[in-house]
Amino acid sequence: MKAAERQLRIRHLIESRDFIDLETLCREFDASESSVRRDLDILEQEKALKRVYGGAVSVHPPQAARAFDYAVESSRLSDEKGRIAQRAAGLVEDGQTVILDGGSTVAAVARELSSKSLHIVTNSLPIAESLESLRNIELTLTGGYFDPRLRVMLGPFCEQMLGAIRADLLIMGIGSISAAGFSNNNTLVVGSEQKMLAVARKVIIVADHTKFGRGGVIPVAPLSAAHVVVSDTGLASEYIDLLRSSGVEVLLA
Amino acid sequence: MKAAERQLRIRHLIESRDFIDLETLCREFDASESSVRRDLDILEQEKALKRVYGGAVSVHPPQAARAFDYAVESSRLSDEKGRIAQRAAGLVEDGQTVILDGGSTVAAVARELSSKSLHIVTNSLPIAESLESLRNIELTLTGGYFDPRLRVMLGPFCEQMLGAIRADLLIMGIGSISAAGFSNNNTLVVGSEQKMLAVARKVIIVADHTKFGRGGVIPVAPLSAAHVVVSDTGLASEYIDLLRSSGVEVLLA
DNA sequence: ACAATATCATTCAATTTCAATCAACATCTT
DNA sequence: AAGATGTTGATTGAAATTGAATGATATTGT
Repeated sequence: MKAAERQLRIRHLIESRDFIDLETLCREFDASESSVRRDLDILEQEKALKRVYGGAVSVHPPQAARAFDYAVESSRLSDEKGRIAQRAAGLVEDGQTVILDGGSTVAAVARELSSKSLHIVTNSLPIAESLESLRNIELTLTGGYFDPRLRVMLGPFCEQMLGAIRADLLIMGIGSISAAGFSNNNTLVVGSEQKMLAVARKVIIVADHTKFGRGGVIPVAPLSAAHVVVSDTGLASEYIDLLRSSGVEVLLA
Repeated sequence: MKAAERQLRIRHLIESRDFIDLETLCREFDASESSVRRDLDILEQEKALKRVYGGAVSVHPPQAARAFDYAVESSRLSDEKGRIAQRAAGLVEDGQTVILDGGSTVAAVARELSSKSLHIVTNSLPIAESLESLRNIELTLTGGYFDPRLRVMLGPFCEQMLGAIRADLLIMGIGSISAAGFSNNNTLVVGSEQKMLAVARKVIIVADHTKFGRGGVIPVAPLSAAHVVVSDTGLASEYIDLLRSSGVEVLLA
């Protein structure tokens, strides 16, 4: 991809997002760090954005005006969850209707989706908060009883609403995975997750390797309910084989 | 997550919440206490918030959520809103199921309810955020299409969910009040509000005096739909008489 | 008032990001 | 075709950020 095209697209991305990190840009354009840095330098000279440690911020932060004179920044993210999230987000295509359930891994996926044009349905308040200001994402919440600990909406109203929709894709976290299938520890959560599974055409499960082997209290679904499982490289081959023999595609990030 | 992004999102969160505790922020961003503290330091220098023991508070103390339809309020009006909110909150009794619709005046009422034991049903994200951590309040959200400007859930799913419940009390803000009744400017909002009116046994309307006399585009309900209207002392006696002759109790704060 | 608990500011090693440099490659010119 | 020019991606040491640990300070409950 040519520099001019990259810069044009960065301009566009920064419009719909208040912040972009360098790593995301490199991945998005399949370009080297150096090239993206040069692009950001140029765009900053053109006053199209402001460079900060770790990426760049919009020059017109919607509400948060007059702030970035001191802006100094950084971060680290790339733990297993981040890598899993990136891998899973790569499976999502523009224009799809995607259900996201609660859980921190799925929340990480949500953050990776911010550059796509999607219709998102979720019962998670943190995910809603992280997506609500993105103009390229249409957001629908399930409603229901609000669990203050998990910060998700659950219960009959949530399930009824889920039952009334159809989605192209479900991205779900899970409490535990064993030969017996997927399981979880919270009755209400299980109810919602089963509804989500029922109305989604394709199911992606995100779960780091620590979720495997331990048995959850309440079964959610058999392994074959998933089409894709995204995990990390620490996953024992025993479980990889188990999943594949159930017809599940396994991706390791 | 990069520091710049965290800080942007903290700015965003503090607008709707008045207070955020450190632990919530750490969990939300999957960042260490140290990092969040540094973020708060920077944001305080930038006057975006004020650090307090245990977290941070908004720099505009009683700044409610953004307005429902009409954005900017003078400080005098805000003061009136606070008094209206206190008066309205005084009408709520422990143990009731209360529907709160969106809008800045209702959000102010929500904050006054924090010491009561209630079941709250709302379609407003700012209200949900301000009540979610209170242990004495059971919170249910309506679900539905999320309107990013008003930060409320609306549409068919919202109305269907409202249709399935019964509430002791509805506290509702309104765009405008005239002899013709209550009205508003947003079709989806009106649909939800009519559902709320249908399922609540008692209806309290909160509206400062500027809402009177101007005609909204879309009618919501006749004046007689309300049981109580709480307004401020600037309300012309003409409207007080009008409401009372429709069988509405009028309280001025 | 006191002890128990929670939060805070500071420090430091590990990690991440940065800017500068350079060789390889592509594109354009003559 | 050869040379000039500009772009790219990798490398490197420097600078900045992060998370954990520590002791100090503030708040809470009795």
